[in-house]
This record gives sequence, structure tokens and C-alpha cells, in this order.
Amino acid sequence: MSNVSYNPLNFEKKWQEKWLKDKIYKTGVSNNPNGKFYSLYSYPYPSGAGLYVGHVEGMVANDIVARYYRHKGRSVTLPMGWDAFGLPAENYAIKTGIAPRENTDTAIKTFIEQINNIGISVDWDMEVGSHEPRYYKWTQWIFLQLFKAGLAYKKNAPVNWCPKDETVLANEQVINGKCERCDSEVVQKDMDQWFFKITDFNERLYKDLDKVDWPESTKSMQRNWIGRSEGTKLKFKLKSESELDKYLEVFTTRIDTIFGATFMVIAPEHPILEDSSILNIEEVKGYINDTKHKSELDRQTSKEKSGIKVEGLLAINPFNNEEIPIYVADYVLSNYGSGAIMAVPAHDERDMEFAKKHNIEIIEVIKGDVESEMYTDYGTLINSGEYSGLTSKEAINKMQEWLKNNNLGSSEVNFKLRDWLLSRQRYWGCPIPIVYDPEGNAHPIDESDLPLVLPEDVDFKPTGESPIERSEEFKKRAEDKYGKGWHYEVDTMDTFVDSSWYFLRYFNVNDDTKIFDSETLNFWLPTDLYMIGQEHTVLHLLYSRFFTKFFYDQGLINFDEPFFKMRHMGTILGSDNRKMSKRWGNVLNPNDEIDKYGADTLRIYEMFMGPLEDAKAWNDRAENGVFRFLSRVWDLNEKVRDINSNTQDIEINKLIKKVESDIEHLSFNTAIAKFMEFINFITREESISKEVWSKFLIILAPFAPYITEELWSLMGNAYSIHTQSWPIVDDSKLILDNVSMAIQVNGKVRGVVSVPLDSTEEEVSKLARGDKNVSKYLEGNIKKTIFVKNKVINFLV
RNA sequence: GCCGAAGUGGUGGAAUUGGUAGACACGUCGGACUCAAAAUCCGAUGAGGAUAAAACUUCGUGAGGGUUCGAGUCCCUCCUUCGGUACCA
Repeated sequence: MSNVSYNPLNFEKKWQEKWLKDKIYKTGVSNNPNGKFYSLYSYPYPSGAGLYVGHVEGMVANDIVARYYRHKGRSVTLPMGWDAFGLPAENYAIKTGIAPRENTDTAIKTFIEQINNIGISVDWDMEVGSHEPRYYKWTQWIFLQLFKAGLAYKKNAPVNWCPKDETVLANEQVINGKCERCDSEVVQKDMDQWFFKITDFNERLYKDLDKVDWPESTKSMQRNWIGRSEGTKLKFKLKSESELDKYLEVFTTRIDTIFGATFMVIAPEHPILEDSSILNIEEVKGYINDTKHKSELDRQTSKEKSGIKVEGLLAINPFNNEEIPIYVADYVLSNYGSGAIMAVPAHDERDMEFAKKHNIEIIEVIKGDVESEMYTDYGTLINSGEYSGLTSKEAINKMQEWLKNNNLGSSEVNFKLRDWLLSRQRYWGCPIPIVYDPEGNAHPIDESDLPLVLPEDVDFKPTGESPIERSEEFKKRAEDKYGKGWHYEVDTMDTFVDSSWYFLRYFNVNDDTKIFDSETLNFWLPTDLYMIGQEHTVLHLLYSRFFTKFFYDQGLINFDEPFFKMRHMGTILGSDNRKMSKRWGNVLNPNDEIDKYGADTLRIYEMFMGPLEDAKAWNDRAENGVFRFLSRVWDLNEKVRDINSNTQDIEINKLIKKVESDIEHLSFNTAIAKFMEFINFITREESISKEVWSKFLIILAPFAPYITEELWSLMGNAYSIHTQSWPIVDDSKLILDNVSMAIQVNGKVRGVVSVPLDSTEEEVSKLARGDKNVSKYLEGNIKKTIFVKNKVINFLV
């Protein structure tokens, strides 16, 4: 055995190359009786800056679990790919003139090298990249299937528009309403764009969250995003100088408050604002115009609820025929409900704020059990005509019935979720497989003509049109194929389209004939562990679920949720506790850490930093502590002998059991603490049992694949440690004979007593009273004793 | 604004179901080794009180209130920080 001190540089490269060459992490067979494990990491965006230490955290988590289940004999897969289309590469191209394709491919090479250095057990035969034609051919194919099913359509929708640069801006390129490049005022401009009809799936997307094992907070955010609410849809008759034969439709969850509706609010985009009978039409138009300078986020967050009265137009309350004034205000959005609300200031905070500002009447119509300044809950109706005295629930039912009988409304389920706008006026994305005839009618491209390849003769400089518009080759390609005046769609797809199905493509990356093999997918999916950042909790997950449900409906797969167990990794912050960014100069490169300490230290340190899902700040010194731990493991290899030790057997069995459970719960930081405790224990032993040490190395292998492989080999064992079976816990070694119990008097701990396991109350009580510190608190009589087996005894005096 | 989360020693964190708060690690202090330093090893380490030393004792999990024999954990109100908010991915 070696007496050289621990130096990972001496052997990490050697093993990395050997593992890759031997393909020891090849995806398992699709018919394993022990079952399967699909360990999925959200495929990263290959940024030019290289792998971020936060990626390392998520990937190592996926890797530990994948390695664990390989030891346990399951079929395991851990694939990797690239979310390669996107804005940063295009912006980089605008700045440097280097084609996105070029710098993306360079970045991917760096990523692969880094991922291999870290020792992630990826099966590289499954690699995908969303920018490759062999991949996006199938993204386009999905578009066509959705189109055929009537789930892809075109409509007008606003974009952020910079009038000076004549270009569409992403939200993050708009800073305080100004263009980030030229600082001119950004306006909302309507454009004809493609949508996917995700709203057809809203009920299922909502309900099926019950089927998956995700953090409750994530489910809750998705539910709120989908925004299912049960309420009432109803029509208010409109009136100007004369009765109009027009209605204003609203949705409300609180029809029981309608007698308190003292004004209506409509969105600036609402069609009734085109009504000729509006008296202050110029003022209204001015307001609508102001709205065009606000983003939707601005509209919702602004503290000041702006708005103006629409003069000459009134709504009539169907229940009491009262005339209600109408306001236009930008806090009402046109794409939720009908773009109009009935406002009840007495029982809604936003309405109250607005009413106070505009001096609108406030009528209380609900009385609660408790007196409060403002009552927004259900209660009993007052000031509500014949409905007074009813509870909110009763009133809702009766009112809905009345509306239905009079053809003025009905109960309805409403959703906040909107259709998915996928058009992007950009170059570096997947081309939309649509061709227009000279009259401008859209036609889907024939499936046999896919992929519609992204042209390369483009100029990235922003002009008023999509960059592809100016590709001569693209123009010619369409005319050659379809005839003069025909042209391809020049917008590309939102990158969320690419990322909504990549986890289905891994299993047949080279298959040109079909998107996936149903039977294979039915074995491997849903995924068993999906690691994604917290920032993906809503959109990416929602869109992937939508696609999966669509494929299910098409009969292509037999599962309708893609991700069974999903967990998040938290953000890793710089040592200054700030988000890592060039601006703060606190960005860490995983390569530097590997050069300093080796990959095993980096892996274990990141897992030891704290709970997976928490945000954590980097600490170089703590990282050094992990290196110290691995050095001790290294040195202990010299103490291994052919001996038997019952204490060592007991300790290793305790450790195996704890590590198993911690891996299954993704509680890696506590598993590592237990490894350290074991090392503290075994350091005190004169020599170490070879059998115990072998088990120790195997269970440490998922965390530290390099050092364990090296020590395994130095011990003279057969290659590779990573293909060994997981040691079986010997329960007979785990029987505890004694437990220590807390003795409390009036809830305060006054002593500790060691008793045989499962001792009865009498036994413990007798011992506890004998404790001299406890007994001095027990003067006077014991009124009551609370006894919790093996935990605590509490005397109340 | 709305939705979601977090807050525990000097620091990162532990406490599986409401049952001995502070495991493990970093740092610091003391000691060993050394000509010396680094590295390594051993010991101490929440704050205060008490003691020759100990036993012991009071306080203590962002702030305030509540439920309970018992609260870091459950409930209410508030503060701070972070993530998302539909074109960053």
C-alpha cells in the first residue's frame, strides 16, 4: 500500500478516462426486474462562462442517487443535453459577429469536459442539443401535430418595442420602461404571433398535480399560476342616452356582494371603449395610449391605481336595476376573465383603494362574525334586497339560479392561465415550420420536408424585422420549393418549446424516423428524480406537462405526467453572500476548485454546504475541511487488516442504514456528517477490519467516486468499485439495548437517565425519582406524569 | 402589488412524527510535534450566573402574541432577505 499522502491529481484523470472508455455508466436495459431509475438534470444552457457551481450541486445530487441505484441493481440512466438556443448567444453574436452556432458549440465542449471532470456518471451516447437539426426536426414535428390538432393558432399580441432600434425586446432588456441599449422609451406594439392552446388542458394541469411528488410550495405556485376559481359569469346591460342592446360581461367569485357593486372597471383594451356614445372619448383615448407605455408587470405592481371614468356609459345591475358608473383602469388586464370586473369597495381591498381615490360610494353588503374595518370573507348578506339574511353560500346559489333563469349568467370555472405565446422575432431559435402563400395564408410544412433548417446567411444587427427575414437563401429556398411569392415564417420558437420535451428524446437520439420509441419511454418515464432550479417552478414544468398530456392524448405514451419526483437545488451565492455575477467578481469556476482540491472534495463540499434546496454561500475554509476529511480516509487505508471487530460491525451497519435513508431523502449533508463521525470513530481503532472498510468505501463511492476507486484498487480488489453491490444492512447488529431519556419537571429538563429500550413508565419513574437533582424538584406531590416511551418523562408538580 | 420560500452560536448548518436545542464542520483559544513556521494530532468552545473545580442554575432558534404538560417545529400578526411574476433560461 501507498504511504504517499492524498493527492487527487495523481489519479483522478486516470480513472475518468478509464470509466469513459469502458462506458461503465451505460444506460441500463429496459426490462430489469429490479426496476429502473431515471435521474434527470434540467439540461443546462451552455453559457460561454462555463459550468456554474450551482449546476455542479444539482448534477452531483443526480449523480449520487444514480450511482446509489446502480449499486442497488436497478437499470439507471443519467443523460445530459444542451438547451442551446437562446438570447445570450444571439446578443453575443450582435456584439462580436461570431455566429451563435460557433460559440454555442465551443461552450458545449467546455461543459462536457467540466462535467466529466466532476465525475458525473453521464451516458454520453444519449446527448442531445436543441440547436441540432436532428433534434429540432422533432420540435417542428410537435408544432405540426399541435397545428393539426387545432392547438396552434395565430393572433395579435403585444411585444416590447424599441422605436429607435426598431426591435423587439425581452422583458429583461427593458430597464425602468427604457431600452437597455439606447435608453429610449419602450412601447407595447401589437404583432401577429403564434400561440399554443395550453388552456385546453387547464383543468387537467390543475388536477393532476395531485399525482406527482413535488415540493408542496411548487405545487402551490403552479396551482396559483393556473388560477382555477369557481364563480359566476354575468352580463350587465349597458346604457348611454338610451338603452343599448349591448352587454358588459364580467366574472366574479363573489356574486353575493353584487348589491355593493358601485362601479365597474374595464381594461384599456376592452372593445366597448370603441363605443361612439362615450362623451369623453379623447380623454379615454389618452389613457389607453398611456397604458401602451407600461408593461404588464408595471400595471400590476404600481401602488397608485390609476384610472378614469368613462362618461356617458353606464352599466345596469341586473339585481336592482341601479345604474353603475364605468371606469377604465390598467390594473384590470384584458387577458384574464372578460377584461372587466364589478367592483365592490366595501369588501375588496383594491376596489376600496380605487373608490376612495375617485370618491365612489361604498355600500356594505356582508356582515361577518367579527367587527373589522374591512370584511373580505364570506358572511351574512345585508342591504341586499330579498337576499338579505342569507349566508354568502346560500346567496351565491340563489343568485346564480336567478341569473340562469333570466339568461343573464351562470356559474363558471375561470382560469388565470393564458395561451402560450411562442413566436420570437429572433434568429437563434427553432424555425416555425410554416410557409405563407402570396396572399399571406399560413400552411404547415409537409412532415417529410422537416427539418426546416435555420439559414446561416443572416445579419444579427437589429432592424425592424426578424433577422431571418433578410436571409436571401431562406427566401430563395421557399420560392424554389413552393413558387414565387411564397415565404417561410421568419419568427422562431420560444426556447421553452425546445425544453418541454428533451427528456423524451434521450433514448433514441439518432433515430431519424420517429420522435421516440413508445415502449422504451413507457418503461423509463415518468422520471424518478428531476433536479431543477427554483426559478423553473412554473413555466418550464407547466409547458412540459402540457406536451406530455398532448402526447398521451395522441396515444403515443401511456403516462400523462413527465416528472414523478422533482426537487430543487438552491442558489449558490458567492462568499460575499451575493449572487455570483461578473459585476461582483465573485464567480467561481469549478475547474479552479478541482485544481486546488480535486473533484471529490468539490462534490462533497457542495453536498455538505447545507440542505439541497436552500440558498448557500461559498466558504473556502469549509471546503478545506472536506479535503481534510478525505485525507484522513486516504491515510486510514493503511490500517486495514484481516480482522473481525464487533464494534466496527455495529458502526458500519448503523452508517449504511443512515446513508441509505439519507440518499433516498436527498439529505446529503447529514449523510456526510455521519461519514465524518464514522471516520472519527474508526480513527481511534487500532486496526480496521477489511470487510468493514470495503463496505465503507462502497457506500462512500457515490459521493467520492475517485478516491474510493483508487483505494479499492490499492486494496487489490477487482475493478470497478462502481459496479459492486450495495452492502446489505445486518439488522442484528443494530439492536440498541439502552436509550437515554430526558427527565422533566414541569416541562424543564432536570436530568437524563439511561434505561433499557422500551422500559415502562413505572420503571423509568422509579429511576428518575432516584436522581438526586430531579428529586429536589419533586417536593410536594406529583399531580400528573406524562410518559413518552424511549423519549421523555415529565412530572407535573 | 400578487404567488412561493427562508430567518437557529463568531460562521455553514443538525434536531425523521410537537419530546434532552446546537450533531457534523469551519473559525477561535489552549496543548503536542518543530530551531521555527506550515501541515498534522489532542482538548476546549451558545451567552450570562455560581464554584477552587464541578455539580448546578438563568436566558436563548428574526420580533410580538397564542395553543400545549412540553414549541426551532403548530396557529395569528409583523419585520428582513431571496425566487417567480408569462420574451433570461
